This record gives sequence, C-alpha cells and structure tokens, in this order.
Amino acid sequence: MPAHTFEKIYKIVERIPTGKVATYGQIAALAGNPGAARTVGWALGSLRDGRKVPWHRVVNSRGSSSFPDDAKRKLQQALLEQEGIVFNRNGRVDLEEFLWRGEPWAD
DNA sequence: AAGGTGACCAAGG
DNA sequence: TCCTTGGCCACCT
Repeated sequence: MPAHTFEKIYKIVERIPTGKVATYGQIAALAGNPGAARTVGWALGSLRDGRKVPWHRVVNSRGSSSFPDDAKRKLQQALLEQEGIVFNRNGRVDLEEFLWRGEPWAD
C-alpha cells in the first residue's frame, strides 16, 4: 500500500531508539524523500494522540527543537533528558553524541 | 490548476 | 553565533 508519506515518516520516527535523537532532514531522507524536511515537521505537527510516535526525539539540525509553542519544547526537552539526552546551556543537544545513526535499512 | 503554508536546511554576511 | 535568503517537498483550499 502506498504508505503515505506521513505513515512512512511516523514509522521512521518510531524506530528512533531511546537515548538518541534524529533530525528532520535525516528522517526525510530515510523516508525516501530527501529534502522534504519541512514535510516531516508538518507531518509530526499533524500527529494525533493514539499514535505512539516519539516526536520528542526529533530535533532540527542545530540539535534544538523548533516548536512554535514554548511549552511543548520545554516538554520535549524534559522528555529527552529523561531518556538520557543532555542539553548544553544553549538548550541544544550534542548531535555528535546523540544523533541516531539510522542506517538505510530496507523495509 | 495555482498559490499558501510549515516543528526545515544550507550558505552567506 | 545570529539573522537573512533561497530552495526543498507534500498537503490543503
């Protein structure tokens, strides 16, 4: 079935292991749509409850969250810290350390 | 069919 | 390190 782009994105995000984070561009690439980073953010923005997607493990290339709501980025940061992710004083994570090395697996 | 929008990204100043 | 600019792609009206 035509795994809608959204569905693909969700599945990828679900594969991000605890204690690691991924960037939008990375997910887009893994989903087979390199360059569609914006779409990824949009997909996650449309995310509803009931779908167990660790959206908090998705950050931008700077290693910080780009949430429009301050409350949510705080929540995201808290959740990540619970998983062992460390934020520096700039509120960013060290991608060299926590970026998920998702391999080009094949479904 | 065309234009607007978005949890983006990379490059340049 | 910050801000701006141009370009990406999928979805909605």
